[in-house]
Amino acid sequence: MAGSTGSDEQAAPTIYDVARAAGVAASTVSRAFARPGRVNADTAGRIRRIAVEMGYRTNPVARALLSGRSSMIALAISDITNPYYFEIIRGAQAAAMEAGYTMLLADAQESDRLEREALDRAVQTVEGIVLASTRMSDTSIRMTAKLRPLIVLNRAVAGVPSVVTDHHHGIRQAVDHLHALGHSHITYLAGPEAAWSDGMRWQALREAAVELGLRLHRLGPYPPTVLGGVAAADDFCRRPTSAVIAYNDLLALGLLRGLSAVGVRVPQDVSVVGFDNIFGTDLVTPGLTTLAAPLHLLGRTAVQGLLALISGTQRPVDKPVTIPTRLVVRASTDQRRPTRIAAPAEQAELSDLLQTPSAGITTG
Amino acid sequence: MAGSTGSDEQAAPTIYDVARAAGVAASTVSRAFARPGRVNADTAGRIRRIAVEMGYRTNPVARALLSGRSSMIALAISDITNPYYFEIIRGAQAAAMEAGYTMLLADAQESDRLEREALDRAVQTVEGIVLASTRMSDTSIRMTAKLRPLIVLNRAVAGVPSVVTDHHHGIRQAVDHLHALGHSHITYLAGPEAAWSDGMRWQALREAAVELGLRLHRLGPYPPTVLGGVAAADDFCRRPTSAVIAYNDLLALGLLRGLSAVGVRVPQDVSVVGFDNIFGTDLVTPGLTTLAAPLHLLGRTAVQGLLALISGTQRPVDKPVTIPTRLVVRASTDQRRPTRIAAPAEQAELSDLLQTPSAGITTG
DNA sequence: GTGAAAGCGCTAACAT
DNA sequence: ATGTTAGCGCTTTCAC
Repeated sequence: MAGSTGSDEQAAPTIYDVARAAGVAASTVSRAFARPGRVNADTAGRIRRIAVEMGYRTNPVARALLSGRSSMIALAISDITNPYYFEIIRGAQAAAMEAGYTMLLADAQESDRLEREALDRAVQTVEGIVLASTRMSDTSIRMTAKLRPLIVLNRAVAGVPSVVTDHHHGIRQAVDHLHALGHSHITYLAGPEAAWSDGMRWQALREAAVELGLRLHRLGPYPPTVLGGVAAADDFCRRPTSAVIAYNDLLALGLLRGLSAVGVRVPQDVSVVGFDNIFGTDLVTPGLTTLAAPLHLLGRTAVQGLLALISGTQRPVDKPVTIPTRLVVRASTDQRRPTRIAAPAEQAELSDLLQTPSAGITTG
Repeated sequence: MAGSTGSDEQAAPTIYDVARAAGVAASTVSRAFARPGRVNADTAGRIRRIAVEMGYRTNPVARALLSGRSSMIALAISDITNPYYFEIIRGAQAAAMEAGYTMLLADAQESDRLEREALDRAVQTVEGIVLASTRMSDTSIRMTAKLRPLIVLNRAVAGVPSVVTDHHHGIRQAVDHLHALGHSHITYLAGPEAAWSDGMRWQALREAAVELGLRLHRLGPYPPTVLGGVAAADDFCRRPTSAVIAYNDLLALGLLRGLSAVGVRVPQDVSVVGFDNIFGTDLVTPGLTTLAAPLHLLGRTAVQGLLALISGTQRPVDKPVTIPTRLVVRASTDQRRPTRIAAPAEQAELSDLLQTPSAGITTG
């Protein structure tokens, strides 16, 4: 329809256009939107009506230049292809929208460099930042926190406000569950050493093991992916125990898959517990017993905290905000029975898996 | 360390600070970054060095105000909790970053209103928009396209450039596959009526059925979720066929689950084909046969097209760019055998599923 | 309660 | 090749 030359864009009306149409000064129009109380009610009404008629929208860029209020926050994520982030992103986005903020998403693709790069670019534009499972160093994080209000998710960094899940209590629930089922020897499949939560989980696990008199065994670290779990299955079969706790669900799902490939039955031969209750844990056979974190709440809490920081409502607090977890019991855990696991044979399986959609998915 | 009053932020150096330090005019500094060729090499080098020393970064907001170049694009998604978008987002983000662009993510949460709201807010800031599986009307889309360069994903809108997967060929592959396995009667589980791709798939299905002399049956529409698939299982059992093609993988996964709950075996009793090859389709038992779209490429193509539009390198083309699909054959499809499906009994199952992480996941 | 004017940091004209 | 000037659209003094 618009038979113009190239990229045909409509010139948006400015505040001056509205002011002229309403017969007032631009400053009055500005006030009518920002501080309606300080403008004559009639005038304000008229201005707003005219503004709507003209399709006027205040230019956020111009606003941001002077006031610094860009109404944008950034959410940086270590890897967007991890289902773990679904609800976190959504919770964050919901909280942001409710407050009239737009969310900028930076997927680090597991790369420290990309994460910094994306952040560098965004820092000056956004009013605040949420770092979810970041791979950056504590130092980098603190430096960024100096530039903008910042909240870290799933990690405690001294001097930077953070939101974390209650690893300690969560692990305890998982161990109690396995203990109650008669398991006395547990293997932990470790995640990336750089992951703060891996350290937390392992530590909590050791404490729980001591208290309950359980034997503990650690395998890994593995990449926190389905493929990592498949690899872990091999290792595990060489030193089997009756129960396994995996760093996260992706790893646990891979383990289930790897065990099934070599004929080890879950839960008859091994009980498996994961972390996070991500998409798919209820679809596989057997369903995965896992520690569910209220991910939506996690994202929401982080953003709300950030907005409070931005508005100055709240001063940065060093102590992490802790979100509780709950154990979701499914079919992958059961009573301990005499272990009978053969050595791995069909290694060929692995190469097949490389082509599948879940293989490359990773976690932070 | 910084014992200041409230939210302590460092004042970033401006272009004037750099200019003063370098003993040149601000415009020269600007040129040194934007058009190095038009500045004496020595001067440019000195300026850059000083800028780095001072930690100067050009303020993107100020730049955007004058030039309109915010270096940001928006990606609007109908529902971020759908694994379908994983790789799309990632491909899009990768393409954006390579070009020096930051990506703003708008999750519509299945809501037309939220989508428009988020877009309204972002339109003025971003240089262009990718609409993935949008729920907006053609009219809304065209209006937005008037404001900014825009590309639609998974939908053809007259007058707006788009990128779509080759439904026609894809469906044909799926039907050929089932046909070759001896299936002569296929049920299609329909997705949301608002979804453009649902219409496309159904149409392609009908054409293929006619050509191959197959009988076709349509059930639905269902919400394109795991839960929708569970519901579909009930309906399907009342009018069973030997093969099913679902609108998408989420629906197919739910179907597998629902069928398993009532004791219908896949693929012995029914063969099931999904769409998209999302995360998890290779983890369930049986693995889901599905039409894989190169999702990463889809996202990448859309953004690259958008950037070409923005830079003016390319004029908007009405004809959709088509991306090919390929059939991934897994265990959910097999030779046709005499159907023997009992009426549904255990309806109770459904309420259980409502609590699970995969239940609420939806698609666009 | 309203208007006038200055300026956020940058870049695009124009001038030299 | 570099400097000077003006102004993007808005908000925020400061007058009235």
